Amino acid sequence: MPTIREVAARAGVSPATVSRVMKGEVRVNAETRARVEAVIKALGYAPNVFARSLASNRLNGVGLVISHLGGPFMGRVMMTLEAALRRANVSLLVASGGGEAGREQEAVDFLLGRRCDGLIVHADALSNATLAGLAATTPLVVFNRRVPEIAEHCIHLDNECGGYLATRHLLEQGHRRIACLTGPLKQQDAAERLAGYRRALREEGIETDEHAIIEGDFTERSGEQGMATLLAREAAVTAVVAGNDDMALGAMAALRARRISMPQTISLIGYDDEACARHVVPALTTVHAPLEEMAQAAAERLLALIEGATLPPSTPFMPTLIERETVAAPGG
Amino acid sequence: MPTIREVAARAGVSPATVSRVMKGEVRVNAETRARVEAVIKALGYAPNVFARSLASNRLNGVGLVISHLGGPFMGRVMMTLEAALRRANVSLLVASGGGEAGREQEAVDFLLGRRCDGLIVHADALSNATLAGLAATTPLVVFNRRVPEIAEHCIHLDNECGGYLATRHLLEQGHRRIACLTGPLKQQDAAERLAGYRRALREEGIETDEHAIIEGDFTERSGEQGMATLLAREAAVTAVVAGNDDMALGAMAALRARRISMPQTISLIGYDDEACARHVVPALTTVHAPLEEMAQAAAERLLALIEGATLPPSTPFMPTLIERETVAAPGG
DNA sequence: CGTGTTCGTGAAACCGGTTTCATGATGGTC
DNA sequence: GACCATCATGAAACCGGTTTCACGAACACG
Repeated sequence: MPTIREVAARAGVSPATVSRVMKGEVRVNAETRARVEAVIKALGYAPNVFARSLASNRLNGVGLVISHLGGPFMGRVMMTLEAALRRANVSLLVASGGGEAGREQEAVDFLLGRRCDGLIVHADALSNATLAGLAATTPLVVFNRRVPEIAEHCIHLDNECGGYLATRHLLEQGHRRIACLTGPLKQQDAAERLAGYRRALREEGIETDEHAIIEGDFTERSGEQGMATLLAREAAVTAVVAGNDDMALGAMAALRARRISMPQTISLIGYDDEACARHVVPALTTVHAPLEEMAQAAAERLLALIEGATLPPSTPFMPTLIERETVAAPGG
Repeated sequence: MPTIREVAARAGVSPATVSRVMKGEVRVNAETRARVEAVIKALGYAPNVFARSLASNRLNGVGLVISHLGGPFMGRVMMTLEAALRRANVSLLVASGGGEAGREQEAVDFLLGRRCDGLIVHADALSNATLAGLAATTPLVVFNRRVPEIAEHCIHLDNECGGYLATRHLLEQGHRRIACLTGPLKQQDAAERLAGYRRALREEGIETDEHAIIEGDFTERSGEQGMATLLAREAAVTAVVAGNDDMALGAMAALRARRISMPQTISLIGYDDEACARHVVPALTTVHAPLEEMAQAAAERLLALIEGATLPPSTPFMPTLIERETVAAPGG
């Protein structure tokens, strides 16, 4: 491993000049530069990243905090993030928190202790206040979540629109009695999706039946239970919008168990477009988030923040409806 | 950010002593240690990782090279890896290669350029020779793949056993005409699974019908096509073992399209136990790999290798059969 | 031709740890 | 009491870059 001083010696210049050449500074004589570059090439010199980090106080790396590494979309997100960052020659450190506030905080601290230049946080358990505090001390991008205090640090999906799209689609098929199986309403995304559902009904002049709104917790089981509750009611429903695909899957199981045909008797829409949604039978109509675009935006925003830029808040990303086989006209 | 010299000054000792206290060396007077520790605590001193890395020439971090970050199990694997490494206070850098040899090599080089202390490689495209070469220069663990030249660096699944288990299970149900939809046979795992299939049949004294072995490429589409080919044959088959779950899913689609009942007319077994396998209807019987255990072993092995240990080759990990709903007795 | 810029470069300080080596103190042995 | 081993500690070198500052040369201007 040649050092900068060896290169300097061979090229007959000082280490300072080599350093200048390495970072492509302008204030170097073309001839000198050529000479130095030749030596660099000949020796296969590559700067020691530790020394560089120490001197410049920059890791050239960012941290990614993820609650649920095992979750259904993290792969898609990480893939894009990693590619975008590597293009900028920035490395990606990953730490997971398992959805518990304590462990997520540990993950943040770990990454900060590694002197990451910035953080991308995709976490449920960390509070808004914590995140806002974090944003004050380090370049930060919050992924898939809107923290009002630090809107300019957030990359998020328009969940209200997603809920609206799903409900609207059912409405357009002629459904009038539409239930909603929501996620935990203390969670922002679940609440927003529900708001979109309400708006769609309202626009159509349909009074929402509050008993047709059942709060679950985004798990398959809660979807199954919610659907069971729905089916036990007097007032029959012809369509259901689920808080996410997992809940939709649960709902499908409940329907199947009762031999209720889908979409003929009941139509169903999920949310997230997980891999399973395509494979299930009938294939699940669902709401798709442009995760790759969002990840790309997150990477770009973080890099800009690290450079010291101040940016306006990002506009929310728009979900789209993926039509498959679980929706039909009522009584169809 | 206090430095080690400030701590030293306040404690009335030299930086060397503080350094010794920090790393818990024994040769420090208990009283001195207590004094230094008090100051460390009071100042909230944390060593600068850059300086530490520079001086010790150690990143205290390892790199993970992954072909397909978006793949179905990476989440489970990364989760365990990350947890195990963080416990050892080692950070995890991630780089992806997208399944192309060139880009995987770039990922390796990138990580090596970051001076990772070691590498965990989960890659298809890199050749055995490349990996063997890599192992010679840096602590390396190859995940989910067996490279004979460097067996002691590999954590792998006994795919032959998996293929055997699946086939054996069908045999036990009474099937005699069992087809096999394999992955690309130039890939080791696919070939091994097939070998297990053959062994199971052989043990039962059944001559393998070579036309019932159809090579695909692990994609859903190839599973569908393979199944179509099978169904077009004269010689009917009562069961199929698929190279992986994706192919099984394709096969299911082909059966569904032809209204062939499953498992009544044809039984089917997948491999990998992807998330979908549980959700599909009927739920897919499949072969499950202990990925978490494997990831744990990979992390431990890499840390040991970094410490300079020489280890015997790891014994292969054993897959298990997950019985669900796609297998029944023939004609059942 | 004197003065003020600009340019290219080098010397040296600096980043903040780790590690080697030397030193003095202490304690045990004969 | 002399000698040697052990222990605790500090001084200083070292890791390998970056960056500041100074300086000489070249050039522009009046």
